[in-house]
Amino acid sequence: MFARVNASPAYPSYIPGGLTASHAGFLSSEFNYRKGTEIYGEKEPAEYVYQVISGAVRSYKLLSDGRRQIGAFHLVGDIFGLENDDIHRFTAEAIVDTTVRLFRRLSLERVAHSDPALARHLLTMTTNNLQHAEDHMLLLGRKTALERVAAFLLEMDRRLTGVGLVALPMCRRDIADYLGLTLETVSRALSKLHAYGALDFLGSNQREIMLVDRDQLARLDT
Amino acid sequence: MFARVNASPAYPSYIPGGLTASHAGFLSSEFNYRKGTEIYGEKEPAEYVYQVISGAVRSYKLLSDGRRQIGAFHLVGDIFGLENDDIHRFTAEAIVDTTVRLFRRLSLERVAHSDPALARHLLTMTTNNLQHAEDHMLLLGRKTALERVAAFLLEMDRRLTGVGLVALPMCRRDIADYLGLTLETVSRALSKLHAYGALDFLGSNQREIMLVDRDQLARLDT
DNA sequence: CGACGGGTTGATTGTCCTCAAAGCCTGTGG
DNA sequence: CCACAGGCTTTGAGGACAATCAACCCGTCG
Repeated sequence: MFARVNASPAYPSYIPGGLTASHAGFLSSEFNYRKGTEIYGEKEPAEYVYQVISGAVRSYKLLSDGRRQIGAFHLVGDIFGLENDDIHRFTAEAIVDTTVRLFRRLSLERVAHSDPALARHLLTMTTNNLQHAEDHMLLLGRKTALERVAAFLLEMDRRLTGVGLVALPMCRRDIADYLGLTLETVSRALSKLHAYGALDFLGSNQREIMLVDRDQLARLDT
Repeated sequence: MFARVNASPAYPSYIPGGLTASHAGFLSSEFNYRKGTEIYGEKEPAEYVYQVISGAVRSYKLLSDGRRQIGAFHLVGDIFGLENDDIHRFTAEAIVDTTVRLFRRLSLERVAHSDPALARHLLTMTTNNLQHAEDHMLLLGRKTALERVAAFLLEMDRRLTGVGLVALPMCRRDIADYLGLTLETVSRALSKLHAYGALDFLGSNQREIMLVDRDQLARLDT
């Protein structure tokens, strides 16, 4: 069932920003990945562009000794794997069981060639990625552990629901590798924020977090 | 003499990648900035795109308490200040006395609208910025001080001359704010690399550095 | 039940930061 | 021509924050 191509759906597949895949004339298909499986590897040819239909994905780079930096998490609706050269610059893995829609990169480029709206849209997505990376450099280079974790929670809240109730799909180690910390430091920071009354833990696992005092978190985020 | 617009030059102004400003039909002018002066500020409207003719520029973000993260150094030939939305996301300052060529952003966009080659070229530049930011996230999140400094020297060598003789335009504090370190840690790392025999200092100031053992530096860079 | 993955917490270590002092070079002004 | 101030860099001493090492808890699943 998993990691198998499904038939192209009849309904239009929306790319955020108002374009539809069917309108633009692509074929698209869906694919399922089990938790922990690789979607593509760093330096592999970039044949497809992906959109998360359900689940969540991490994009990361590795150093030769195994140190890992996660550059981004991709949540429902997000496009990822868009490269302007032919090679993926990250490894992408499903964090949980995940369904993605695939677009053939060459088709996208072909259509974008004659469709300025799509071309502009692709540029906008690249620009958004750039902006995220720029902000993340500031976090990684200059923020304390507590500030990083607070910023992370606010980012996830904004991107998941925005209502102050965050159901994290990723484990502490993933968060740590995203924030340039260790999992213990992330855990300690969360405990400290809990002690401060900035958040509460809800579920039986510790991944459902209620942001009780977002102002306090925002103040920490500087 | 400084900070004054000069007449548009008669010779074609090359944008790296083979386009010429005159061919594309832009007006361009040159501007001089003294060492330490601001070229544009974060969140200012992005009216111009810039190319370094001589000198060097730092692009940075600040936290409210003054912590600074330099996202990139712009060296001779580099284009900077290219934004796809209307707002600059960094502050740009001349590191030394610097001459830049200005292109009106709106003209670029207008021309790009009917010139696919230019449009593709602008996208390539944005992609290069993205790639640099992605690599820098790995450095900031996961590399040690020594590895960061080694990587920095190799980057500067590659971008300045590639011959192993690096004349740094920036001070230790700038390097530190680029690498997410303090200036003392940068200085200590350079001393250590010197003791290891990986580099030599040449000039009377400590900014001319000979990369004696690039393999050793590359090994540190992981 | 028992193994395992995930999470928290404690003790200790280590890397890098902070604070401080001193050296060097440049430029300036007497 | 020399004295001196200021910017930049190096180096040292001590401290702090996050990493490491380790123990333990909890829930899930075979």
